[in-house]
Amino acid sequence: MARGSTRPTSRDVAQAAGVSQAAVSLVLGDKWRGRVSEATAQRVREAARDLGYRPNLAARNLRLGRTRTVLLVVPALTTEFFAGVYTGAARVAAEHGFGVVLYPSPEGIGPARDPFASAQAALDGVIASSMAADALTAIRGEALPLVMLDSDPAGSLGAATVNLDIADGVRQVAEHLLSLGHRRFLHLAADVPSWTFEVRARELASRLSEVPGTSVRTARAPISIEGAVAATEAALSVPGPRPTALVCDDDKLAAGAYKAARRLGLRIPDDLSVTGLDDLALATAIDPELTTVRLDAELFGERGMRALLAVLEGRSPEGGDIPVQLLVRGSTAPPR
Amino acid sequence: MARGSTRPTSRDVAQAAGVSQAAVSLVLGDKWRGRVSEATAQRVREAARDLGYRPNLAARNLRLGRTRTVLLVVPALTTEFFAGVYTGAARVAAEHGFGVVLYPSPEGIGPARDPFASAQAALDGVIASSMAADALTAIRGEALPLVMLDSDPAGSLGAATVNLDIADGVRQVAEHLLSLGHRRFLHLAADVPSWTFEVRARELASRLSEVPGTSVRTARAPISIEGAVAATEAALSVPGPRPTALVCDDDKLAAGAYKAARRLGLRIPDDLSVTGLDDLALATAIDPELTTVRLDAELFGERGMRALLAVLEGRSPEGGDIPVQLLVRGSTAPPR
DNA sequence: CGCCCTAAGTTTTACGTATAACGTCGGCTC
DNA sequence: GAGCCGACGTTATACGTAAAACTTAGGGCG
Repeated sequence: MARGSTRPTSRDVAQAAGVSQAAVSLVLGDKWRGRVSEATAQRVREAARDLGYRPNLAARNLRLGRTRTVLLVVPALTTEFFAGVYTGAARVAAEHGFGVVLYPSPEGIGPARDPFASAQAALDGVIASSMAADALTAIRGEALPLVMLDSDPAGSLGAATVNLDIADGVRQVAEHLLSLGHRRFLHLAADVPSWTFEVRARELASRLSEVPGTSVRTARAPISIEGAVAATEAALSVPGPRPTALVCDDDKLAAGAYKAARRLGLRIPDDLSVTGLDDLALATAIDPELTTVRLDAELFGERGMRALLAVLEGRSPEGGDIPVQLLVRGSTAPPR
Repeated sequence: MARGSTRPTSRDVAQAAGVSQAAVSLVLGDKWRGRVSEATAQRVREAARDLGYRPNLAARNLRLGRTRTVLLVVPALTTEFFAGVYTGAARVAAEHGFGVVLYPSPEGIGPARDPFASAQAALDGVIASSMAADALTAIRGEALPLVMLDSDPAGSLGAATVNLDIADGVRQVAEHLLSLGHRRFLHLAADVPSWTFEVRARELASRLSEVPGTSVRTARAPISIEGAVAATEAALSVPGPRPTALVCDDDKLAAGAYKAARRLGLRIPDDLSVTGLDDLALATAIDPELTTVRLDAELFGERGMRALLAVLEGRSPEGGDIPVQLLVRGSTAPPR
C-alpha cells in the first residue's frame, strides 16, 4: 500500500498473493486452466484488484512482439466523414482488444513527416485512406499489414482494399437528374488527386455519354466552401446555355455552389438543381436541403478494421463494396 | 541483409558497424559527445540507414518508463472543433517528440468503457475536454498528469486548466445585440452538462440583467440540427411578444434555428437576429452567414499540449485564457 | 618514471511481462 | 511397491533498449 508513487507490477501482486510472478501472469492472462488452483487464482485476482494493478503495456508489447494497436491514416481535410470512419473502426477494434491511433496526414502536423514517428506506439497494422497520399510511401516502406480505404483495387499492389460503392452512388445521381429531364450538366470536381474522385468523374461521364443530347462540363475546386464558390461562379458565368444540373463531388462543394448561385441570382432548385455526396450535417443545414448520396462512414470504418483483423490473422478479408444511398431532398427539381 | 522477415535491432546494427550495441544506442541517442569517435559514429549511422533500422518503441518505453505519448480525450459529438484541437496539440507534440492518441469519449466505442484499455499505448499524460465527462472518473483514477480543457478552474482539483475566454465571447455577443437595439432575447442552450455551457448561460444572464427593460428566456436542445429545430420552433411559438434576438450556444444549434425560423415564416435577420459560437464551416455555408464567435481550436490544442508538457517537466503551465473574437456577419440586424 | 586524465569503447544490468522448462507430491495402476 | 501421471506450482529466460559501471591505451605532466 504505502509503496510510494511507482505503479505496482505483477511481482508486487505476486508477493501480495504469496505466489510467484509467473502464477500472476498465468491467472491474469487467463491461461491457468490446469496450472493453478481456483483458490489461488482467486487470491491473485483479489491482490491485483486491491493494488490497482495494471499490466505495463510496454513490457507486454515487447514480450509479445505485437501491440494490438493499429494506425488509421486519414487526410487532414475532411473531418466529419473520417470521424465516423474512426468511430466504426475503433468500435470493432475494441471488441477484439485492439486500439486505434489516428494519424491525420500531412499539413499542420509539422516536422514529423513520418506517421511512425508521430504515432509513438509500435503498430501491428495500418488502415489508410487513399486520400492521404503523402503518407503512403512511408507506409509502404514499413511493410506492415495494410488495408486501403477507397483505393484503386488494381493499383494497390498486395494491400487489401475496402471501398464504398461510389460508382453506384454517382449512377443513382445521374439517373435521378436524367429522369427529371436534365440534359446540360456541370460537374464540380474536387481538385484532389485520389481514386475516389476519379471514379466520380469517370462514372458520371460514362453514364451521361449513353444519353444522346446530354452535355457535361467540368469545373475544379479545392474541397472548401470558398474554393467552390469561386469555381462555380466562374463556371456558371461563361456565355452560352447554362447548365441546369450541378453535380458536386462532395457536400462541402455543394454548399459553396449554393453561395455562388445566390450571388448570380439563380434559385435552387428552380434555376439550378444541385447534388452533393457524403450527407454531412451541412446537407440538411442549408436551404433547400441538399439532395446527396449518403455514405455510411461508420460501416466503412468497421469493414476496414475487420479487413485488417483478417489480414493479421492470416485469413483473407471479405470482399464486396459498401452500398450507398441516394437521398432526394429539395435541391433537385425538373429544369424550368 | 538476407535476415528474413524480422526487423533489425540495434544489435544487428552494431554487428554491421563492427561495434557494440551500447555504442549504437549512444550514437543514435545523440549521447556520444566524448564517448565515440566521429568516424565510428558515422559508421553506425550508415549501418542503421542501410539496414532500415527503427528502434523498437516497446523496448524503449519499457526501458525509459515513459512513452512520449499523451491521450487526448474529446467528446464524440463535436467533430470539426476538436479536429482543430487535435491538430494543434499534435503539432506541438511532434515538435517535442511526442505523439497524441485520440479517445472520443463515450458512445460508439462499445464495450471498452475505459480510455486506457482502448488506447493500448501506455501514456505519459492526458488532455481532456470537460465535455467528455464520462471518461473523467476513469482518468482521475490513474493519477496521470492531467490538463483539462474548458473546465471550471475552481472545480478541477489539482489539474491544470486551459480555457477559452468564452465569457468574453458571450459578452461581445450581448454587447453587439444590445447596441443594435435588441431587448427581448432567447437563449438556445446546449443540453449538455459542461462548464463551458454553464459559462455561456451565466455570462449572458449577468450582462443582460444590467440593462433595464431586457428579458431573456431559455430553451434547451441537444447539440444537433434536428434537436435545435424542435426546441426553437417550440420556444418561438409561445404566445406573447416574440424575442427579436436568438443567442445560440453553438453554430450547429444556430443552423437548426435557421430551419425553425424558416418554417415559422420568420426572416433572418429582419424578424430575428441569430448568433452562434464556434465559427464552424457551417457558419458561412448557411444564408445569411452567421454572426458568431470565432474560437481558435488549433491554438486551444496547442496551449493544452504546452500546458501538459510543462506539467510533465515540472514547470508550472502558463495561465491566461485564450482570446476569442466576435465575427459580425449577416444574421444580426436592428430589430424591426 | 609514475601518475592521472581523457578518449573510445565494451560489458553488464534493469525495465515488466509471458511462457517454456523444470520440480514436487499424492494417488492410482499393475 | 515401482512407475507414472496429473495437479499445482516455481525457476529461468528472452524480448530490445538505455545507461551505469568498467576497461584499455595513449598522452601530458611533474
